[in-house]
Amino acid sequence: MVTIKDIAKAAGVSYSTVSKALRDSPLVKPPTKKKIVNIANELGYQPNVAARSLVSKKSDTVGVVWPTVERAAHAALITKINDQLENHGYTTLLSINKVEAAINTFNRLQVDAILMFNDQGQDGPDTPLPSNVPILSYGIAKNPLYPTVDVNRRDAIKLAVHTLVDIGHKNIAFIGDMSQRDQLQDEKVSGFTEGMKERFQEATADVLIPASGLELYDGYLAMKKFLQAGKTTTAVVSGSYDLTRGVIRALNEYNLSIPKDVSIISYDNIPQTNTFEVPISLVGVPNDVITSTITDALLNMINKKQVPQSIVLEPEIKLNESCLALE
Amino acid sequence: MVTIKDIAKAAGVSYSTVSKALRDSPLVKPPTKKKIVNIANELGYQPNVAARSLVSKKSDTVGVVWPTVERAAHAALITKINDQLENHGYTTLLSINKVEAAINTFNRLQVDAILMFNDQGQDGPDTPLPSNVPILSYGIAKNPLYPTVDVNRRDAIKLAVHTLVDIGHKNIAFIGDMSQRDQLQDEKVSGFTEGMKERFQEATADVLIPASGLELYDGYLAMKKFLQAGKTTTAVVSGSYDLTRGVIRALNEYNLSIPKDVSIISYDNIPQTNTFEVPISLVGVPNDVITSTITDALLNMINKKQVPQSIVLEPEIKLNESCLALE
DNA sequence: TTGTAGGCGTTATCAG
DNA sequence: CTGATAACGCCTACAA
Repeated sequence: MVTIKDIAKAAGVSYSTVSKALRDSPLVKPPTKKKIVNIANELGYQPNVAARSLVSKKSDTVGVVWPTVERAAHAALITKINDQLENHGYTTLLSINKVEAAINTFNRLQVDAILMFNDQGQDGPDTPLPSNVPILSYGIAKNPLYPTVDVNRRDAIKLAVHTLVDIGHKNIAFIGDMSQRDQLQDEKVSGFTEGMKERFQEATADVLIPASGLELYDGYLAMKKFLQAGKTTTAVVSGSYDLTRGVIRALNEYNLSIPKDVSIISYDNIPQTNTFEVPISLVGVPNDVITSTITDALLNMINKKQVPQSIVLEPEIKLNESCLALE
Repeated sequence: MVTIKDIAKAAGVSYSTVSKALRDSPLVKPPTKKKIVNIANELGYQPNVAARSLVSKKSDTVGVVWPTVERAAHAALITKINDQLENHGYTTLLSINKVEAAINTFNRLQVDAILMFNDQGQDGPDTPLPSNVPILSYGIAKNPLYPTVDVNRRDAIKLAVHTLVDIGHKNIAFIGDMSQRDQLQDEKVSGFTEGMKERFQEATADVLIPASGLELYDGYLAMKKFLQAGKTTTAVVSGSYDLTRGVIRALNEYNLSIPKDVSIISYDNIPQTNTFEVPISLVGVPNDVITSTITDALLNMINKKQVPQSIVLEPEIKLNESCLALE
């Protein structure tokens, strides 16, 4: 391993000068600095994080607690957060251990902050885990122990409903996972029923299309079943990206056109690459908003600035030709 | 932050004694040891990795390079490897950065070994990245720069074909992703054609069912198209778990029973929880084999033992009632 | 502008 | 068995 001492020797200066030069301190004459940097590169110098963080008490690293790799749910988020933090000079490290173990690890590693992905719908730890490092949580836990960022799913669906009603739709269906296994999915359902109730005085029976999961095939199957039963609707609000893809397939099979026969709005954190075959209107908090909120919060925590105990992000709607106004 | 010095003060011993006690050294009298350990717990002592690895040159940590969180492909593997390493006292850290950056990070962090998930089918870096830390690669790259563990997909499919032929099947179909986007999928296809060729002297036209992806719906669609065209087969070899699920749905729709009408063998690293609706015969290298091979290799590298430059794992077949012998 | 010295928390090597 | 003491690689006053 090559150390600053090696560089110092090679450059014929003292190693503290090397240290300064490498940190780009103004206390070193440009030519000396340049020479040192060159030598460092030639030698393939890698600063030793251990040594550095021992003295400086920080590691320029943030740890991400991610107990469920299996569910690729947050993959897009974490990728982006990783990039953003990198732009600020921080390195992101993930742990797929249990929350307690992961937080423990990150504490020992002296990361500068911890981002905890709250296993959506599950409840987190109920006693505040001992941590010297500030922790931010994405996704609300039953009992919020840490500053938390979350998106408002209920309002998102509600927004979709209101939008459709306001352009003349009356017969609106919601397709989603209604197994009640997942609290977050339940919120979407109630967003729908509440949204309808708010617009229609008289009680209308809610048209719910229950899917047995969140996969493409689930959406396909549920929608097909709905159509097979001879039911109709002028507009569908869909609970997730993949379900929507399934819905589209089913509609295609029945030669129903979007939006002529049915309008459609899909819940999602608006994805960077819109891979829908046809453009689809989307509701939700855009990924950019989520990620930069999280990144900002993390940086603030690192710099010991105040961070709100709870940040709830409000949805936006991106309407396009997948919605037809009825007169 | 509480250090061994704090503990020393509280226990009325020197801090070097504390260090020994905490490392469970035999050089400390049991009662003293016990007392020290107790105090450490009370104070919530967390050893400082930075300090430790600074002197001991190791961090009891292995880094995993995982540039593509998006594709949850290896989620099951990594979870298991994480557990196994933990049992050996190692902590696993993931980086989702680009390979170069990730390796760099892990070097600075002084991890004890690096596991690189080779983004299947893509080619890795072509010049050996400078690393003081030993690197193990899972999945063969174009030009293998590091010791590599991989599974033999070609032989797996071949094994399935041979098995079916040997129990009397002649009309065997293969369903898989034939878009040729992914080298690994291509290997499966050639495993099929080669397997057939080896059993049937006279050239038989290969029955290939092309799916346009690897999702459940892709399998469903492809199989349905096949059946709709009036084609038949007595046995299907499927290229992946999800495709197989789709195939089953399609067969159900056509009231074809497994195995009475069609036998089926699915490629897969045998999953821990068999979530198939009906039991399905599987070929592939069991996950346990893969993960413990990797874990062993990593531990060997850490202990500076020799590790073969290339380990290719051979498939196994788990036959069950999804295959019917024809007479 | 550069060099010297002290210390960060731990481990390891000696003396006691 | 226990206690000093010297590293480990780096940073940061402070001195030259």
